[in-house]
Amino acid sequence: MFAADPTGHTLIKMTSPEEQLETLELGSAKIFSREELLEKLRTGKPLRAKLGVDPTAPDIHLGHTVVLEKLRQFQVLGHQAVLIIGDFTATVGDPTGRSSTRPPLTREEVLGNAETYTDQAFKILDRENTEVVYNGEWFRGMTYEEVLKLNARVTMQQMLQREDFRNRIEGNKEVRLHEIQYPVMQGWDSVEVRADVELGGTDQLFNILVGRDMQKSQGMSPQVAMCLPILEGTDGVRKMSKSYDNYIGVDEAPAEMFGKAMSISDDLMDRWYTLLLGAGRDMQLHPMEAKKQLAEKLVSRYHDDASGVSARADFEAKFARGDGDVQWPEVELGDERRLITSVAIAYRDGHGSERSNSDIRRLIQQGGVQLDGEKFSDPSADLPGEISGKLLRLDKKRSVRLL
RNA sequence: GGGUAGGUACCGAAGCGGUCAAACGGGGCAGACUGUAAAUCUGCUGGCUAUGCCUUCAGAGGUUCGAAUCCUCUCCUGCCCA
Repeated sequence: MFAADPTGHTLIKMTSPEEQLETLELGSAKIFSREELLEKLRTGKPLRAKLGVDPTAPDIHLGHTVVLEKLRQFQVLGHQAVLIIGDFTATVGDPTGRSSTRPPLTREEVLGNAETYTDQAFKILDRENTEVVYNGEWFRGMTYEEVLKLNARVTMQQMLQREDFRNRIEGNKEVRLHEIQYPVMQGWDSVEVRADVELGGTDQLFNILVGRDMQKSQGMSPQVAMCLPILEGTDGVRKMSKSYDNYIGVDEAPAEMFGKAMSISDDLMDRWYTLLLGAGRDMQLHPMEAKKQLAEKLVSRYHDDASGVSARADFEAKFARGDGDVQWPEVELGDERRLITSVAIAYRDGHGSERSNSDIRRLIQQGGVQLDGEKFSDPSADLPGEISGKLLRLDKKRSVRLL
């Protein structure tokens, strides 16, 4: 794809429109239209490249980075990145691809999310050269009359052409009126920020096209729609999303990030190589080695090179060699020796995970819990008196060093 | 507004007076196998001071020895009609 510019200041000098187009096209799934984009580039003026994000969840994950990296590319080429924080639209919820209505978010949640969101976005974007706007700025003060005017620009038929709504209607599921407002609002955002290009996933094509209509009706030159491929999540099937719990957040700890990346399937690995690294994988390498390299690169990108290297070393020590010289979290049990309670403490203090006793009981019965390699099977058992320094294995991926 | 079908665990969906913490499928978790991969196989999947107890089948009441199942009211949704 392209190298992230670590300093964030040395903007590359404007290259020719044709060269720029070539760079920008790389990795895009759909551009509507290429000719219009070239035309806009030829004006020589920096383009305003819009990306709207709804802070519905506090984390940016690798799926978002595909688009963010593209926006970054616009910056590198000297264009103006416009990041719209959908503080208002988030309270409505993008219905794209949804099979049910999104649960509403409160304004507080949205604003809280927005804060961590931008922080994470600037791991990729150049903060100095990004225009950040909140769409509540223009939506909050709108009158009903203005809203109606906007609505008059979109037809019911257009909405019904959307697969997600159609599916819901055919499946006798509800579609609420506020949901069909979403594309209208997103479209209006484009008018407000005078976007020349709007970026988004391929699933955003419809919403982006509404933006073109809105701009045309305001006498503006319509924005170019630039759609990027959707990244599949760790399950390899569904798109990466917080709600499917198949994501890797850019803010996640190196070890987590590395571990999650290692758990993906080989097929998915190819996809990630293409979409995240912008290059195919070396088929000469053993798949596992290729995956380790992918994981290491991702950690390096969102943390630093040293973290990438050590995440890999740590991973290899933990799982490949399986030996004891790994730095598992240390846990102090005090006088506690009851097995279930001890495991609960180990999960909580060592891995920040709350488990119910019933849950732990199951783990024990299924042989997940071991002390220095010895399995427990009786949940009512006790740990031996002397446990100091012993390794308590909780499940395949987690252990804890007892103090 | 009228008619009608519904609201069950993370999701989909059975159950229609006791044997229901609730079939089945998906998802998730664990175990085996591995490359902490995939695929496959096996088990688990409300909570607890645990051979029993507690809270759950939209909500509130009621009938009954006993209710997810019957009755009343309320809230919510689909479909048809207006």
